[in-house]
Amino acid sequence: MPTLKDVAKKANVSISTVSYVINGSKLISKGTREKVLQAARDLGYHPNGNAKNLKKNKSEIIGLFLSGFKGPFFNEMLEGIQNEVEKNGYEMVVCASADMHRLLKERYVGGAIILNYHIDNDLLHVLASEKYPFVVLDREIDNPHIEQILLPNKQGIEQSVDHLIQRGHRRIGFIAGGQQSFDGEKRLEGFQESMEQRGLVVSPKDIIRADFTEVSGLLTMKEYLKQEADYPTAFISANDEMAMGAIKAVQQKGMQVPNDIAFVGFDNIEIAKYFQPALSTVQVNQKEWGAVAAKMLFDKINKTDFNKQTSIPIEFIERESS
Amino acid sequence: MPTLKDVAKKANVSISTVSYVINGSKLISKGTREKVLQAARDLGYHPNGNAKNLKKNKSEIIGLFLSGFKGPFFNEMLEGIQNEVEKNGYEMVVCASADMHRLLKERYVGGAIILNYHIDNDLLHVLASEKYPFVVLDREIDNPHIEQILLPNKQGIEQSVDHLIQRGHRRIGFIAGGQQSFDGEKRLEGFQESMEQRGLVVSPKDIIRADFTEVSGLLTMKEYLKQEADYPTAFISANDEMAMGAIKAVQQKGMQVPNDIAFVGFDNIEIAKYFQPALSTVQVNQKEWGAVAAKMLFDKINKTDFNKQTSIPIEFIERESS
DNA sequence: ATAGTTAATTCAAACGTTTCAATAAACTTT
DNA sequence: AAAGTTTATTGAAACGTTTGAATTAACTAT
Repeated sequence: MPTLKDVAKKANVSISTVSYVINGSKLISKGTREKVLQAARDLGYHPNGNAKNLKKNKSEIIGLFLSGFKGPFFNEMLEGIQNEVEKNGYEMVVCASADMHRLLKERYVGGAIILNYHIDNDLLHVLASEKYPFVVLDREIDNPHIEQILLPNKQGIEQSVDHLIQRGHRRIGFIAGGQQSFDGEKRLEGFQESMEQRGLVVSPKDIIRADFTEVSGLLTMKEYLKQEADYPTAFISANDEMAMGAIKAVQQKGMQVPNDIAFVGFDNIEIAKYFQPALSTVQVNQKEWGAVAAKMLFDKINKTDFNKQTSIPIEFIERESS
Repeated sequence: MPTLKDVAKKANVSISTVSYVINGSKLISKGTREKVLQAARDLGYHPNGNAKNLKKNKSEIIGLFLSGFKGPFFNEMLEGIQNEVEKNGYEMVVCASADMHRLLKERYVGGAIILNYHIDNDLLHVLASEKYPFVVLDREIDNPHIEQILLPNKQGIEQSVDHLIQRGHRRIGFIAGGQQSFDGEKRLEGFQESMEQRGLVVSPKDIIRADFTEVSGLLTMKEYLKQEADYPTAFISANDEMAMGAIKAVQQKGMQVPNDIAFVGFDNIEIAKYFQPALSTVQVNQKEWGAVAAKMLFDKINKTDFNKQTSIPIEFIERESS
């Protein structure tokens, strides 16, 4: 790989001159500029990003750290982030490793958006600094260099509860996901609080736990239907995948959705509307979610302070399953 | 951010000693090792990846460059790659920029898998080298440092054609995508060749062009149905999204799928089986696709030569739409 | 002609690592 | 106790950039 040095030799100028040309300084005369650019082109020169970053002590790449690549859930959020990133002349990389997090630790990126429960708060506290800010999407953390964006989980569940109550449901169950998910637990809390506020009791055995996957929803619900004699007339699920799995379990038992049991999901993933029956759910505006996260991150990076918005629009969507 | 120097000072040893400790050299005595590690921990030291890469002239990150993040299409492929990458102790980053490709040019990664039509062959030829190998998934390119993996597009289409013929169809149309897609064009060619080989004529006007999105499929088919008086009894689409769009157009016109017109897609995206009617399609084993790509890349990086497999399993899946 | 100014170019140090070569310290041999 | 060997530690250069300061060249104004 040709370096500045090679280009310099070929163009018969100093390394600094080449550097200035490459970076578009206008101190350089037109003649030299041309000469250098030509040499660079001839050699197929491209700057070495690692050297650049090392010297400048910054990286114009921002990292998005996810727990995994499963599911169509994040595609829209990615778009929201990508747009902002491009506006700022940065690049975005998406990374989903479970253990090493080398990219984060070794500071290849200039900042990060984190939606990855494998990365713990301690690590974030150690790494975050004025020059290395983060935005976290799935947790609460108290650090001056880390911004958090919380989803309106409770409002979403509240709307679902109200919808079901209005439909005449009084005994409502809840399908929770794994406890490591911050958002998931907020949804569960939101459910319990909403029910209580509306004077409805929720029996502990109507709260069942799966792990956010469709298959876990199916299996857990199957188990539940086996044990219990009487069921709630409706379930709210902490996400759409589990709701879909649970619905299949109910149908396999020969019961009707929504007639025998109604279901409401959360997230409004893409297949939700194609599912049979089409799934009622709470839509989170994911593109906006991503955009807000990115804007906040750039505020930290650039030490500006324009974007204080932290609420993400949600909307209850009524379909056939409830 | 603390550096080796800071740790060295704190532990009262030289920088080299710290470096050796951090990298687990066994030349260092137990006592010093402990002392150094303690100091590193106290300071919250993490190595600087840019400095490391610069010095070692290599990066243990591999990059996956996509044209965009749209669609659930790649999730499985990502998994296939990620698995291999982890086996090799590397990290993977996914990147989908349309213009700069800085990550690729500036060599943040130690190798790349490319499925991005925004990146042109010229750039790849300039960048690729013994130390910087690529695997391309969506094109043919002749370069000793670039490996290519071609999808069995033609076989897939052939199976679709045979299926439709067996079902009694004789006049079959084709919905092509944008011409920039290598795989898309191969599918079109495969269609034309298969039809010809089987002695069936395909009229140019039964080949319509959209751009791979669902909405383009819908609009183009709508237009087609307006102009023509008589239609093929079946269409093969270069991907599932366009097939779904086209089916909607047909249904909106009051016709039945598959009775009036049958459809076969390609890719077997996740929603294909939930669609109404469930979509017949050609499944590409994407996880394997990703795994093979990653294996080949590591072969190049490690200069081993074990994985010569380049064929990706496909399978025709018959559902309700045909 | 000389000093003063501006424009163009170069020098050299630094960023945080790695690693070869050199040194120092601690043991073995004789 | 001298020479040799092993073990542990350090010195210093290098990777490819950037950038403030220094230098040189080319003009302007006196």
